Amino acid sequence: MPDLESTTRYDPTEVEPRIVEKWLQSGLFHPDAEGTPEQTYSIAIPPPNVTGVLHMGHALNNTIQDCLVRYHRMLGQRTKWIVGTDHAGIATQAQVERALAAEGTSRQELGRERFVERVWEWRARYGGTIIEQLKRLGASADYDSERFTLDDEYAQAVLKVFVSLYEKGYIYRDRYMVNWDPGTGSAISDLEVEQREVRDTLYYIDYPLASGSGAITVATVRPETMLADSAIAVHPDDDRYRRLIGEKAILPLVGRKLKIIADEYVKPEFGTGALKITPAHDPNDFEIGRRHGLAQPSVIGEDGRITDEAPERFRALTIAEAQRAVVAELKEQGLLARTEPHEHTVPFSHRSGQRIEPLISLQWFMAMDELARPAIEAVTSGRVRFHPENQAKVYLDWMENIRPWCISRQLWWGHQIPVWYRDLETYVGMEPPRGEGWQRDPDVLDTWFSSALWPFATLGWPRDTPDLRAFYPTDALVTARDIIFLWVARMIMMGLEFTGTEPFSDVHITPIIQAPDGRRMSKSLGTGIDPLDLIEGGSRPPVYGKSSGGDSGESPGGDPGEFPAYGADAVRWGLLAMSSGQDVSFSEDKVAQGQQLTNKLWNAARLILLGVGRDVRAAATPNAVEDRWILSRLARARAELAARIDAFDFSHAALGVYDFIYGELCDWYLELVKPRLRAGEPELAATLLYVLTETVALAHPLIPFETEEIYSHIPGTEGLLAGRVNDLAAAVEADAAAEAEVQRAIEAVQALRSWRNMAEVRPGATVAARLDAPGYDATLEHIARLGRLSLNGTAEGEPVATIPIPGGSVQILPSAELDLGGAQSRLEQRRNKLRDEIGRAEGKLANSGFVAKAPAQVVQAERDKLERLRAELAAL
RNA sequence: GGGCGCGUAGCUCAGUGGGAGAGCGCUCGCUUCACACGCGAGAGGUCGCUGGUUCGAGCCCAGCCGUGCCCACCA
Repeated sequence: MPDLESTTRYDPTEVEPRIVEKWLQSGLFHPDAEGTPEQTYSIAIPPPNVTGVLHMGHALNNTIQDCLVRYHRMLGQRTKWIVGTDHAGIATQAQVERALAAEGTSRQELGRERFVERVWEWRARYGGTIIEQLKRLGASADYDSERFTLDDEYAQAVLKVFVSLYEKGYIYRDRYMVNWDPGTGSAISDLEVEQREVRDTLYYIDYPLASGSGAITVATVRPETMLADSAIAVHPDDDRYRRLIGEKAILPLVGRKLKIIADEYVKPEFGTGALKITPAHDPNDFEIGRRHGLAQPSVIGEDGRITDEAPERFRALTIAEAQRAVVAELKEQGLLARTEPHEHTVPFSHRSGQRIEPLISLQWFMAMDELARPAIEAVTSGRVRFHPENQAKVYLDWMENIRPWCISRQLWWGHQIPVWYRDLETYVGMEPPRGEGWQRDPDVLDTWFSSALWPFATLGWPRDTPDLRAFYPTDALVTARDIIFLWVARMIMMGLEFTGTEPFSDVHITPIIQAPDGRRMSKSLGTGIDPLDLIEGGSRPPVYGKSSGGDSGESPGGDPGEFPAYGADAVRWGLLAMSSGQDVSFSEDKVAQGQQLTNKLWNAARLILLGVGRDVRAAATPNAVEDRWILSRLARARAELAARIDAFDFSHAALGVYDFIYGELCDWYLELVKPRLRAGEPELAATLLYVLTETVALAHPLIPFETEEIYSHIPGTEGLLAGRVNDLAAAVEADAAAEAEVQRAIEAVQALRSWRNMAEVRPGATVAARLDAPGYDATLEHIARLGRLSLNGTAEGEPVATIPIPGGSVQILPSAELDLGGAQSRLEQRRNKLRDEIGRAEGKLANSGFVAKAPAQVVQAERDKLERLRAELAAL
């Protein structure tokens, strides 16, 4: 426990680990399964990969969720944040395979059973990393019921869903064109493919006509696939080729005859206007082939080598070798008309980074149309709301054009498909079939298949559990937009299909945090920051030079190659503050601002706690106008924060809390009450404790650690702030009169300070003055003290300066302290500025259109302003 | 090709029709008994460009320029 007296700097590294332990031991994050989903509040975390380590996206996403969860918990709702990890088929398998390679072995050598055991061992040892990091961030999730998408119970849910959808006919097996990823040796879904710009060579190849009279020239970037050509297509209206439709051409190197067909797909202006058709190795050709009933010879196998369907001399070559061989032979035969460079987009695997090989393969698919229909309706009806709203359009566009989902993966780590084969028989079920000779399908399901069940499978579905009854459907889902299709859409579809309700009502799409130069944050680019390095201090990547602005060079204190230990609260506040818009650049300044806030709050707490006795108890007992003012401002801050959290507007929520603590509590209230605090006024002490308690309660969802720590120092508090239920019914209400009165005083003090600076009055000097304005009775002493005036009501004499304040002016009287001689140029500057503004206001009021059409209130405000400016100029 | 954003102070960003703001950086002043990683006061913006609507535009409309992301089967 830090000694308040001596700890003038808030030290998160001492406080935070201690508070984490308190929270975890309290059991506060593990709610009993009671109440109805309407009464409770629940969020299912987007399960991080079990291989994952916390990155900035996780940090932001989980800060937002924690903010929501803590806020609702303090409203008194039974709150559950479902937490766990995803088995992440490809990523995890790849990780363990790398480890095996380092040991000089491989998964093939181990065999499937032993390999899967090894992955479980790996998970037991390393799989908890990200969960521990979430705890360090302050995430108040239900760690006591951590879930894993490959747990036995979860697996039952997955199998049941598969079997059910199979029985409905939605899941089926088909030979179809898939995205084959040679890197992982598996098919992958459309969503795991990314298009990249590539510079290729476009080869123009002559295909001799069977009639012997000339040739038809086609253009292709994949000459090796010609070995699997089954037709040539031209546009039906293309006059150059119309006469050739129905004729045949000879496929070079192979000798097969190819029919020349007409298809609207062909773009006459591209290449030669003649397209070679390779149904087995190109998605478009596949469709054209189906339309025309063409054969689908396949010359590239799943091993990325040329198959036996190609002429013998090409067999077993790799794709690159085959391309070289084909091109060389074409050249030799004089059939390569020409080549040209060609830029186009090409599919690559998001998983392995390798170029996708489109080929026809026997895979499991899920038909999506029937599932999509109610999921579309869920959003158009408003039962599921996106924040920001325009993301709903992205979702709907995709859902309305949804295509079948390839769900089988040629991996070992995952949910093995519950299908068994025996000769021509197929058995689908949750349990293996009886009898001998059955072989189970070796493939596993796409990881996203199991993730799609996350909100209900984690609560025990398909069993009817108390957790499910209490917490499902969940309330909010917080995620980034890159997995709207992969995950969010599929959860809505599965939730509706299997539970009959939407799995959540609100989807908050977080911004994506970019590196300061606008690029993605990524380890390989060197643009990634480990949030733990910000929290606990750690290495600063070179692209994050110390402080973006200025050219001060020297960084006072600390290694420029290291981040200071900002603490989790500062990182959380900074991330929230920077999270407006759909893409944001990471701003270390915002984290630093968060650190300032924690330090400011810490010192405010010291002032209060060290200034009042240990026997005082918090109570709102206002004894002066400033007390009523701060209580009113607090009420407004609370209402604003609630509205902003309800609207998922976290950046304004964070900035609003900052403004309240900094701009109102510290800058004004604490300064105003200092004399009374020293005088030991008991009502003030109680009010200060009340304000401090309510302030830490207000800020707790954003900066939970420090507020929890301060709360423990407040006399009379019991238990944890995280578990405190805010008694909103007993809260003090806004007091507009007090707010107006103190606001005038603030503006008067600011005007006085500004004048003193401008007139170069010695800072410590107290200046004789006379107040000439009504409405300052309750704040006169404050104005005198903070403006350093000697306000003698009966003082006579000609003023040497008149300072306008709301409602009137302060007249400065001559005294030995004053020498206005040196300030003439600054005064003249001010006069010029006033003349400019007066000119502008006069112009506006001289405009008859303005006076006639603008609302009377606006016109009057302009007149008042003009009067004020004239008065100030006259007084200077 | 379609869609969604963004362009406001040196930097990062607020600001959806009536006096251009915050944090950092910069300047000046202050060892004021919570905080010098502090306090007070300032300087600094033709609000990307061009038109339009309006008494009035950073804000609404159209076009353009720049920039980021998502979706899409042009060999």
